[in-house]
Amino acid sequence: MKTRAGRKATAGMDEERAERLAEVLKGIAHPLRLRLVAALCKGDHTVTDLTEKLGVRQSAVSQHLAPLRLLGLVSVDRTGGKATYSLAEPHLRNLVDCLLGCRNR
Amino acid sequence: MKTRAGRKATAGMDEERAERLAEVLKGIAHPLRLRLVAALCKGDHTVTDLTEKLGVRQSAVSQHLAPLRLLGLVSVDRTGGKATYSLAEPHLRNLVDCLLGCRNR
DNA sequence: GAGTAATATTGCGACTGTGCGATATCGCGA
DNA sequence: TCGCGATATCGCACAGTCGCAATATTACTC
Repeated sequence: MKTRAGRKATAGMDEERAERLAEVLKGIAHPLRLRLVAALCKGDHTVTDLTEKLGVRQSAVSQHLAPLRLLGLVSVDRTGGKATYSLAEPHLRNLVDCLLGCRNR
Repeated sequence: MKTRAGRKATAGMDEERAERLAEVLKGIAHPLRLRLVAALCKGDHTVTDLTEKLGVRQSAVSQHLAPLRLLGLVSVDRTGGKATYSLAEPHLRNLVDCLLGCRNR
């Protein structure tokens, strides 16, 4: 069975792929970063928004947004004094939905 | 909009939830562990199977299966001298499918 | 019971992630 | 230009993770 376009896909997990995916997973494998991503799934937010919404220090928010930015998972628009973050990787939405769909966790 | 049973669910990511989910993510956020999980998604395997299939040292396989076991993501059946591992958390299948569905990564 | 294949665990050095407070930088309005 | 709100970065101390090699443990087979 060849790996073609629209399949169950549970086939191709070669080492290279695993490495790239693991990086993304490591990126969101942190409570705060996960909450940041989940929040951004629901819409764009400024840093202040996120800080208030999640009830954590501003430096923590910035600090954890940075790796997400570097991974290309979120993007930032710095027009007008504020930094507005948005989800840059649409697949994350599926992933988060998938996680939230996990009952018992 | 209230969070009710069968929904888009992109709603409830409170801190507690994030913490538990992040633990699972950290569990699989490693190239080898991800490949182990992906392999187990396709069926049960012994440690030797996995060692050969993935081309890594036996101690590494055991070492990385351990945390997956502790997290309850995989389970082991030690009947008959061999240790046969299988996927214990069915949701992982969705997750892996979701990851493999990510084009461009 | 000895030998052996299969699996798990340990010790260690190197490296990485984390929280936190302090501080630096940026951009706007007065 | 000054001041200020908004955001990013730094330095540190601490804890956790990784790879690796060695070794321990277990459970068959004879």
